[in-house]
Amino acid sequence: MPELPEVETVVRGLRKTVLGKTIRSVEEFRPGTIRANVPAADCGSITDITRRGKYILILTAKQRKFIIHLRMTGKFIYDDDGTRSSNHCRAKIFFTDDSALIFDDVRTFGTITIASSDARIPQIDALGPEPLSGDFTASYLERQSKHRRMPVKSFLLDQRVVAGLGNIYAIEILHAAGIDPRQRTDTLTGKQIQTLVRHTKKILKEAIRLNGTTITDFRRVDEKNGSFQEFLNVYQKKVCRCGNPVERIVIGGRSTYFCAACQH
DNA sequence: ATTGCTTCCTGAGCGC
DNA sequence: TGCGCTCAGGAAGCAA
Repeated sequence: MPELPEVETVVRGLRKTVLGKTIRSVEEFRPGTIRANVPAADCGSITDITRRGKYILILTAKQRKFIIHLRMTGKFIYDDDGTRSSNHCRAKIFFTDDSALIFDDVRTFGTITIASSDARIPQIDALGPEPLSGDFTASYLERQSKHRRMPVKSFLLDQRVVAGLGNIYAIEILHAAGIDPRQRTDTLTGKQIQTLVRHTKKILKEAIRLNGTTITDFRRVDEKNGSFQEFLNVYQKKVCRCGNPVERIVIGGRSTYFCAACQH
């Protein structure tokens, strides 16, 4: 579910609530949620909370790291006295001050991996550059695009190309850039690539500023909603701002919205 | 090597 | 009210 701006919002919420707390224990309520390569107890205190693509990384004092992927419906709920429950609690991290962090996930795709802090995580090593970093440039994207024949929408969703985009932002970025989502990646012009990079950064920055997009499942750690959904131009829309109809097609099995008048 | 189809699972919303 | 159908923000695994 959550894409880069939503994950970034969660990370900022976690920093405010649990950074510095000492982990007492970790409990799993649905088998398969936690993948632990090291004992989950005795992690020590949380020293840092960061993000890479859509992954949340929690580092602890005793050389452990938690790698969390929320997938479609995962969310963290802060429980200040350890007694709160939630409808779909899959795992819970308990702290020594009796507070806890609930990992709630309706569709059960989300995972928490617990590993030694120096362990290599293949999924993270495979990620492309952060879209808001200096590594994500038009020349980089042009190199990547030249030998790809898939539709540009699928290209943007490939986490090895750029880390953190999902269905909603890929759709909105292509609309802002005026590019048809079906266009073959290797036919993108230098100018289109530049436009794509510029709008990717602009839209992601704005979405982060607005605490992400809340359609159905996404909530911040503080349980407030994001507000970027108020600024979506084509995702799940019927009419474009230009007055022409928004079309819905399927690319790579995912709903794709675009305006044929604005995107070609 | 690259692409695209299927699958994991639960719930909401819709038409009948 | 209830049934059956479609859809959902992700990505691994597999076959072609």
